[in-house]
Amino acid sequence: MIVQKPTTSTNEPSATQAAYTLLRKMILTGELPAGEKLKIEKLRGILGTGASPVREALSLLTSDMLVERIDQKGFRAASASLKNFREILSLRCTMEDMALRQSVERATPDWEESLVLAHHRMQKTDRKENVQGFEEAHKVFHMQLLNNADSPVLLRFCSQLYDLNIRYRYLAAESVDYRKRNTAAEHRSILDAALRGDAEASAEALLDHYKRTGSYLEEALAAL
Amino acid sequence: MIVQKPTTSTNEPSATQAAYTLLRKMILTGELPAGEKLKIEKLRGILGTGASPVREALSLLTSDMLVERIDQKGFRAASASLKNFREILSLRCTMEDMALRQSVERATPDWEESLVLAHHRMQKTDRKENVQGFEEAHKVFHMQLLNNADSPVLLRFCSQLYDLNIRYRYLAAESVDYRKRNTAAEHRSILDAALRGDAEASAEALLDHYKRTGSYLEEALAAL
DNA sequence: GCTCCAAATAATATCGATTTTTATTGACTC
DNA sequence: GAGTCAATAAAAATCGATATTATTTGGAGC
Repeated sequence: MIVQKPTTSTNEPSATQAAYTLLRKMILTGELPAGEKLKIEKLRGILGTGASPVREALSLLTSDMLVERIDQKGFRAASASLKNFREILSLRCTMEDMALRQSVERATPDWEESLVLAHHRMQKTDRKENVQGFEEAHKVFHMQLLNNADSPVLLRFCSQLYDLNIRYRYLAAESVDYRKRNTAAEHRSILDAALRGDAEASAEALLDHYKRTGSYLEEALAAL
Repeated sequence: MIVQKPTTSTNEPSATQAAYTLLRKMILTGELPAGEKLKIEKLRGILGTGASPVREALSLLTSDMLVERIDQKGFRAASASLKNFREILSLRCTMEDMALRQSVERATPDWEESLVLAHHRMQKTDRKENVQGFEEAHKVFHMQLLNNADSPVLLRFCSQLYDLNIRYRYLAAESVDYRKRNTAAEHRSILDAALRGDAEASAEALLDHYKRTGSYLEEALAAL
């Protein structure tokens, strides 16, 4: 028998967890620029916490390839380059292709419903008004597409690569003109193919979506 | 001629680094069994260091998926299961296939020489006399095969998956009888194909090697 | 016997201070 | 000037102690 715990205690995350979440966001959005030295004392100030949680959060962020650690020389935000961007894009294409096919082939009503829901929420969020919110909903939708694949390690890789890619989206944010594109239609066609259980078509639509975005970003990132 | 890095013995590694290396080995070899709770105090005793380096090393090990961290409930060695083993094997096959093809297609004399060298060193090490040494040489050989692929993130994934797989090799160590196999011949045919620049044949030989090993281990791991 | 709750215990997480290492500066030599 | 080296400054790494949180234990009531 399952007994629900009272959970009276405040569910505040630990200082490490809070630091991890905030630093992660700061790196993804570019508030902490790629390649920047991450000094413990400075971050201590920003986060209002001791050195231990900061160090531990930074160590955890190396898992995500968002922070590089050099023994006895501290931490720095992972560097960005056009080459890295291309590698990420290429790997995403092969790995998400794999994951999406598995996911669609194992379709269940529950999964389909959660997918429709994620899509709806993303649709409802206006990118211009609320970039942060849109980016979150966008990630949820894309990960939900893959989520039905029974392969935790693969999904972890995909999630990591997604985040690494997002950083480049923020990097290129100013110069990219999203108005020229119809991403909504692209998302719709991925969703439709997935919902009718067509793994081949959904994978094709997904990769097309990524490659289009890739070309778009490529211009903006040429400076790197 | 390729010269191995002389390991810069002038400066000893930090306590964190030392803890990381040792804990990593202990988890890979099963000295710290899969799923086991990793108590800071206990590890402090083993490593003869403070709590901070231990915590930091454990945080770094989550990068490698060798340690799981649950906020405010500490760390534990990553759990092992037959399902996980199969997933690792499957992912390795697709990702190393990709990496090896890239690597072979970009072949250079330097790379070929380093490959021959890595193979020779592995050959020279007797598995029965020196398991630890053989495992190291074996990893160097396999990673060297892929090393010429110009894709750092892919190589990182392959290295991670390799280590996760090694753990299962140690788990199954007692019950598997390697005498029934001729892994030397398999390694040789991968090497030969790679050296003559035949990406297709080398990839095929590599995957065959992994699948054979997989079938072997599968029996031994049935208990999981 | 079973559940619920509170005290006691054990472990994690965090802090502040100290030690160790790296980076920088500036005088000195060639 | 360029290079070397010691002294200084800055930062990272580590320690020991404390605060916080989870887990266990031991009744009291039903």
